[in-house]
Amino acid sequence: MKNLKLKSARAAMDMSQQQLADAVCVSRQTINAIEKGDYNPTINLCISICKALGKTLDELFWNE
Amino acid sequence: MKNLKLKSARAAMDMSQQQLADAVCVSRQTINAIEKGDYNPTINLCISICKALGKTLDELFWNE
DNA sequence: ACATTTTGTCAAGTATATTTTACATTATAT
DNA sequence: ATATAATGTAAAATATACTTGACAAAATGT
Repeated sequence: MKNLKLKSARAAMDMSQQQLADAVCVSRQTINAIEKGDYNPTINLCISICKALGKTLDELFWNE
Repeated sequence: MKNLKLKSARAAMDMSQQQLADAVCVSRQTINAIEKGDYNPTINLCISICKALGKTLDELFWNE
């Protein structure tokens, strides 16, 4: 399932997938795949993404 | 760094590493390594662990 | 309409999470 | 003191997260 919370948090920071990828030191394809929802990132990457976007794990990666 | 929040949440449920491993379908060594803190589990495994222990991601895997 | 940036996607390779087997140590109970 | 359960740790194999390079489609700006 798509991660729309991530997508909208990124939009709120006015960052492209590429900019977020650079900020957390992964490839753009990795960010794209996470937003698209077809895979399973590591917790350290999730934490880096949260910090780059000013959110917590529960806000971006916890459902219900 | 060790994950003591995980270790104590597991203790609070009176589960062994083996029992938690079975509950989330991984090996005991994987649980042990996560508690010991020397690696980087996937977010789906973290979420499974949280659900098995009645906690959220922020409660078990977010620092500060 | 054109140029440029952003996003979606694919295939092949590399890095690393996780498993399996195995053994030693520490705790708990009888 | 002895048995049993629980934990710590290690090496080799397997599964999968992530990269690199590349191309097309969609969005945005002029």
